[in-house]
Amino acid sequence: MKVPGKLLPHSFYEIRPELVAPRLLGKLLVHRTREGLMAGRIVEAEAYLGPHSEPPDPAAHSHRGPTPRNLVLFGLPGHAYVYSIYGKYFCLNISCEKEGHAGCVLLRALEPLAGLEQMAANRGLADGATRNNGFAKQLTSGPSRLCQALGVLRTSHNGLDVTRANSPLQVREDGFVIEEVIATARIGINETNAAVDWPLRFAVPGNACVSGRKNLKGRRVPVP
DNA sequence: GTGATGATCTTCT
DNA sequence: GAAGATCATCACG
Repeated sequence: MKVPGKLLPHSFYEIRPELVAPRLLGKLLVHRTREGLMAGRIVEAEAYLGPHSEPPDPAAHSHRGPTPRNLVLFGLPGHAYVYSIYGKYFCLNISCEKEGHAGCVLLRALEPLAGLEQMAANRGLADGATRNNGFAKQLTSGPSRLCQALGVLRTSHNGLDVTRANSPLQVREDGFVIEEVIATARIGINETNAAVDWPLRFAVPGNACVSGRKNLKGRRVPVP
């Protein structure tokens, strides 16, 4: 299958993550594998600010400075940061800002567009017979769900440059335009964390594949 | 449909 | 040794 759209350049990621996250909505996440091409439109993302930001973001992995795990975040923008969580899952981030400034964007949900069969197989979901309206949402509505669906692993994908033409993991744009997004507090941030209320989670209004059970209680804002 | 709980392991202190 | 940017499952209304 032909790879849709065109690559986003490095400069797209070279700015503050709270600007990159809403602008990533509507873009395509593409994974080319031996089994075929899988792609989805990004419908939900969260910004995590680097330790240099003012005020710093205590919820960010990079908050306490570089470690072996988060080293990718301190490198060049536009690189995948994949980490494992709760023993059994992975989350996918894209590094932002210039080298040394460790901001990033967590991809939280996709609307699946291509390779749905492979995604269902990767997620261990039954195919065909049990398929219904909620099928797409089951595939990729959640940060670890989308990693599982696309087959994104820390060992093979951490540190990949998503702006390179020869990278198996890419972010592309196909002309789809989003004018307004919903901004809410991030998910899973502890109450003892000073950043608990910061509106750094962004989602496409009304999209069925956005994660979470509750309605989005957030402000509708234009894409910056 | 909503809320609570357990599974499970990597990373850093 | 403790915590964690999660998910699936179960009980309840």
